[in-house]
Amino acid sequence: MAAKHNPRKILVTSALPYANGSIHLGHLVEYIQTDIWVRFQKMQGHTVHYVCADDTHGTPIMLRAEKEGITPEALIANVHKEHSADFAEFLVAFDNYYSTNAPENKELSQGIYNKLKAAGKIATKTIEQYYDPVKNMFLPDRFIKGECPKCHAKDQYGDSCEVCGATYNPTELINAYSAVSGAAPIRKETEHYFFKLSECEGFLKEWTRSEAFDGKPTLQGEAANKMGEWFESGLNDWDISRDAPYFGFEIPDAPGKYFYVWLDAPIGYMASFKKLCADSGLDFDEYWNKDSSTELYHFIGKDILYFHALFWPATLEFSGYRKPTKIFSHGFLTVNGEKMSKSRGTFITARSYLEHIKNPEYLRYYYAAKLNSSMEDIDLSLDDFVARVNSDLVGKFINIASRTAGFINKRFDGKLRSAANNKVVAELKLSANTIAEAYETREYGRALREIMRLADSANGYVAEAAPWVMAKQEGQDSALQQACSDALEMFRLLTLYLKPVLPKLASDIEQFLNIAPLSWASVEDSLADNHSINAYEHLIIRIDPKLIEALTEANKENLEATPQVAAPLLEKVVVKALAEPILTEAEYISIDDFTKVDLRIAKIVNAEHVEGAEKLLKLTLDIGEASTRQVFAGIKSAYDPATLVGRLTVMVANLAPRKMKFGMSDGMVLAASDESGGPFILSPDAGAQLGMRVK
RNA sequence: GGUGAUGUAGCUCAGCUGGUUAGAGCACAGGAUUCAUAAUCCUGGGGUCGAGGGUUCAAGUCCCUCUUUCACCA
Repeated sequence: MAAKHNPRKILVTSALPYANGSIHLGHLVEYIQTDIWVRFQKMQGHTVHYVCADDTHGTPIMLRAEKEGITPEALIANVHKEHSADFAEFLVAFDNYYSTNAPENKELSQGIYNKLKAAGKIATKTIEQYYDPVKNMFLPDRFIKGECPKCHAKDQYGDSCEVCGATYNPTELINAYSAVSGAAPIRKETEHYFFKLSECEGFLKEWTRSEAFDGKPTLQGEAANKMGEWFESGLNDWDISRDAPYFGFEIPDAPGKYFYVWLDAPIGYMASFKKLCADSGLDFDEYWNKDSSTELYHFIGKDILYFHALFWPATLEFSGYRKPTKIFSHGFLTVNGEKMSKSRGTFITARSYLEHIKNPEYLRYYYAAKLNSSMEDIDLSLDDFVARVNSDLVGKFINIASRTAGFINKRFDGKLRSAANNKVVAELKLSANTIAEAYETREYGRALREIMRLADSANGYVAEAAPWVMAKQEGQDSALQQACSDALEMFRLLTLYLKPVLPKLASDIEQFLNIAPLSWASVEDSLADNHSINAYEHLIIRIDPKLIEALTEANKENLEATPQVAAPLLEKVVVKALAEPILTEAEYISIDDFTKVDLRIAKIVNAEHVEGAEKLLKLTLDIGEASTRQVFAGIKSAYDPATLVGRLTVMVANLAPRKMKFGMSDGMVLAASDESGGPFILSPDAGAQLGMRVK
């Protein structure tokens, strides 16, 4: 591969995870893919820097912090700690994992803005936007809900309907309401700042079809096609400002205006690297100057191609920086062939995987076996995962050491003979370039297929040599020692090939083989005559399928804590109702009996755990009276208080107040339950206002 | 709705610019072996390559229509 430097100087990034949630198995596809590539390049002897950061700005972070009663800074600090731990345990080895809410990022973002402005690429325009009159803030589309204008599904977002798939403007929603306060939003004018993307079309058309220094396209073919589609519909200017209140960086010459999170997020790549430079003495400019001859690669998901292949290169171009060498986008993760789902227990967080399955390298191996250079989605088939890991890693790969090391240790005091003349060893070495090429081009599946083919050859060699036969024959000692040494040399080579994927296991094996850390150049080495290995101990254990069951079960329980999908629950209730007649005629009540019960729409303005109570949550409910009601509800088992705040439900308003151990309970919240699940609290349809009578 | 992808053995996937009887791993069946974490080796069964039409001497591979699943629509 023709590189401008030798060794090459490479800066690699993965997309910045949003600091609003936990890392899950879908995220990990990207970080594992990137980390394998980085480790491979480092093994090649290149100079590689891998940086990333939490993406910390925007309305959702601001609102979540508010809901949790902490500052956004405290929220993102907590999340940063959690994310860092998850990545470290999955052996994703960033050289720096930073935050977009950092001084370097503020400086770079404002600097880039100023340069874009000087280049005449910034414009202002007065636009009309939805505004929440209760909360006193402008509302992003995602925070406006209402009835779909096409299919009339309730509670749809402002940009598209999840039921019928229609897209529209928030203005078209029927009975729109703010997802923040529940109030009806009003239209309000505001001045916004725009990046004149429309003027960048010529540059972008050329760039998206350009080639990198190695003659390979900057974008994958599918990605370039996708760009073509966007060019056809024409590029609009990009709205890069948001009004206060907003958690982010203020625009230098525009008080009360903040950079839209997507402006400063990719700049976070630069900021993270800048911090790395300050800590390690690297030269930032060498990597980011307009004419830099270093390489810059962004690994991203296909969903954010738009930002990375249009906005980002244009931003860099017109603020005087270098552009990415290549952008590598990957597909999404499905589990068992379907979208990750909380109800099926396949929405699995990184933490939950670690708690149940423990070994992160199983997942790294499985993802690698599935990954290629395209944007296709990849499937985590849980049955296949167990079969593949157990068969490939334990049955084929580790088995080679497991079946031969015993002879070396017991019969030859751990001493080896040189494997220089073995034909299978030579065959293994011959594949080094093929495998390297596959890693380089992100065809990890191809690399692993080749490696497993070689592992099969190694096992075939052992079966043919039959050391256990020689062990029983007189005068076959040296042949026995030779055969086992040869097999262990094959094992060393396979370990080297697998090292980008399985760094921890490789390091354990290096210890067992008593050798220095393997690099790609170690292909040419071999275990020498009289080299001593250490005693063999099991290096990896098989995955017990029961662990997978426990994992999905555990993640199903999470669903009941935060119900999000109404349909299956509803179905359950209906089926139950039909199956079981509710009462006999003698037990009917009159309409008058019913109207005695004063049911009201209540807004949950606060929800919290009650110290010492196993089942109760303390709810503060607003039904439009002068003061709020305090109610204790036995729903702790199914709800996280944070997810309740802000939603509407139904309460019995005229139930006699009752003194409970933890205080007065002034009313009752309605919820459904039976032995199959629950409790599930009720929600009114959109449009219901707090205080309304239910009758 | 528009656009880009996608649909190959029971499962998970390879099949490059069209060219011999469509491949692998797992699973399954039979045999061998017992060094090894019920690991390994050999043999075998199993596919009208989403459907239909077309181009071609020749199509899983190119074109058209329909259809499945996924994503994006700033």
